[in-house]
Amino acid sequence: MGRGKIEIKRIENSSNRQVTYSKRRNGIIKKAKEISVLCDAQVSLIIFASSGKMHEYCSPSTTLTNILDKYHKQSDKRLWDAKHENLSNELDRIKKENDSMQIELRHLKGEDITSLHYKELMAIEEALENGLARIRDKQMEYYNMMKENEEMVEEENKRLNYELHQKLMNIERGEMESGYHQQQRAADYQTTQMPFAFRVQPIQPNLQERI
Amino acid sequence: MGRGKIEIKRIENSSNRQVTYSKRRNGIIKKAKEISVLCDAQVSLIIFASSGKMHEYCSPSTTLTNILDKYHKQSDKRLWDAKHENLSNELDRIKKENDSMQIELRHLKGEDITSLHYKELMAIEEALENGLARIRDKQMEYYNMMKENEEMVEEENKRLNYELHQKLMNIERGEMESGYHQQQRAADYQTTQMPFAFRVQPIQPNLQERI
DNA sequence: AACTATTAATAAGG
DNA sequence: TCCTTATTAATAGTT
Repeated sequence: MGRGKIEIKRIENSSNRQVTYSKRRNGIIKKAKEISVLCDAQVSLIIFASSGKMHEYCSPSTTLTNILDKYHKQSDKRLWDAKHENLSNELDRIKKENDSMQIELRHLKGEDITSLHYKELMAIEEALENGLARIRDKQMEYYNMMKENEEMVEEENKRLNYELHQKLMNIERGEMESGYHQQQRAADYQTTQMPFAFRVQPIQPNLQERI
Repeated sequence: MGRGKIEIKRIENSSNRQVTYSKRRNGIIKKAKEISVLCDAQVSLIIFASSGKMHEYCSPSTTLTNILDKYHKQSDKRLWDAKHENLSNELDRIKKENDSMQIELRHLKGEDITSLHYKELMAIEEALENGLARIRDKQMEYYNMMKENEEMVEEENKRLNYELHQKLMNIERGEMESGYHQQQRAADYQTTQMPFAFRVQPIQPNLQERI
């Protein structure tokens, strides 16, 4: 219907396409209005141009929500809100997961065990024993770290005592010889001669935070 | 466009309305197809006849879900997915709950405890010890029930032995006296004279199922 | 955006 | 529902 017949295939000329879109969009929306008035129909029409711009029509007697609800009820393809459905399913799944975890937790805490069979009790007991063993291993690790740390602090103490002693000696000698060469020599000794083990080394740098 | 012009208002004649509906429905769906092909448009068209029967069209390049998602993004009216949002929020909430339970479970099983502080380890240890204590209480309960049951079975055994012995005695005596009165008397004795404790009494009727 | 020749849709009837 | 056809409506190409 126009100056010539056209094939129904994508209009390649972009501005022609745009013009035709605009005309036909008005046409189809007019048709939608007409059918809804003439025939008491409820119509929802949503059109996106390739530009992404949207136009919609919805019969005045209803709402999109309403139409989608009805759609959902009638359509076997319950896609309408695949997301909704998916969410709903996921929610159910996770709720179940939640429930079973809750039960497991309660059992591990020794709650709600009245109806358990003997074998189930044994399994829980075993799980608890395993957990306890692992926790205690970890505690032992901490204990060893603390002990190591303590030993280190003790050695550090010794070293400081030693150094202090040296300094006092130097001062005493300095008072006799009235020179500062001895002090220099002591400092040299500290960094060059002192046994490696005496240097401060953080073995577990973050230990303090965790205890 | 027809044999005569018609006013755009509800067609009162029901069968005319039905016919017009059917024709125009086809027409509008054809238009929808055409615009989507000619102009690269995405169209969703849903029509409900007054009878309640539904027809729909959706561009082949997309889905209703997709179109509704885009609709939702462009339209300020975010009406129909209050439900959706609620679900979404609940899902998030439950997922968080799930995660924390999962962590708690792992900790109780002694997993993923590398980064725990000493105090946290202590708390877990305590929880495990409490759980273990309760589980073992319950096991002890079962043990006692089993023991009780065993004792009962033993008593029952005794009773049966006693009864058997009596019957044998009766038969021996009966062979001598050739009468059945003695048997009757023995049966009387069983229900009237036998100590109460000898009767069979299920103390834990469901015990067998649970062990 | 308006015009208009032409095609497409469809109202009425069977 | 489908077919036919006279008539109106939509619109393609042009201005």
